[in-house]
Amino acid sequence: MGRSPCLDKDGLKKGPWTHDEDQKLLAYVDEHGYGSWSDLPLRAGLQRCGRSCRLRWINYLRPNIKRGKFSSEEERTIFQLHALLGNRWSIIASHLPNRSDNEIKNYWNTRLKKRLINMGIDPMTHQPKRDGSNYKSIASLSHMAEWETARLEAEARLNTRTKICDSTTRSTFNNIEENVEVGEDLCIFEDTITKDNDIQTEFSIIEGLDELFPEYGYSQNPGNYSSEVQMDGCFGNFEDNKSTNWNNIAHL
DNA sequence: AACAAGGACAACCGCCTTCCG
DNA sequence: TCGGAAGGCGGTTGTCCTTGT
Repeated sequence: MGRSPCLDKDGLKKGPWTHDEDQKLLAYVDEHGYGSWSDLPLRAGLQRCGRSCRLRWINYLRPNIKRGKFSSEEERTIFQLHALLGNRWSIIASHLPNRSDNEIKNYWNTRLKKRLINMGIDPMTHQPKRDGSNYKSIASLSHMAEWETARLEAEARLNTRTKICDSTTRSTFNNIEENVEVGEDLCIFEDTITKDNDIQTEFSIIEGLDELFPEYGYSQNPGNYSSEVQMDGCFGNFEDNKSTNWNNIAHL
């Protein structure tokens, strides 16, 4: 499957990886570890660019990589996180142990998105479609759709929270929310939260993550969440990082 | 059996961010 | 502080596979 092998202008091979290439990459990483991807092809004897090696390793060769059919639990997680975060596949992948962001992205685009569409739900906003013209206008304004997604999620979280929060936590939330109308200050979805200093908005995202994954203690590490690099590249399993020393999360 | 259309998915590309001298 | 290199991410492409006619 995939593309026919070919050589680019620099003589580097492109297209599908062969078994031999996989073995070379595996053997090299096994002996030297990964990192410095730009140097790796030369050292490993591969006629590939570093980026191609990195992609191959991350998506198919790294240890414990999970492939194949997604469980219903995994699907539910993807739905929930996509509603909350949008197309932030790397972050979504970090909550699906040993799944790659590329695989999740493909799965979403080829199956889950279509499933929502067939159910009459807009995959962008995760809400039931209105009439066709309305839908088109929303789709054409992606930032509006994202804003709406965020607003709906905030509403959902508000509803959920009233059921699940203990009194201490709830009072903390309420103190903040008294000053934040639902959907307010969600302009950050037009950009990344790392560029936005709106603490209230960031807090609302963290709340959503906290509800989905209370064991990770996002709300106890809000500052760290805002630093995406600490989440990005943290492959697969946060189980090992439950103690939430986020600064020590290793990434490639 | 032959063909067409759509699905599935590996891999590439461009852009952005981060790092480092 | 600046600029180039490298890393990382999400969008998109290209080709094989599957299904329908």
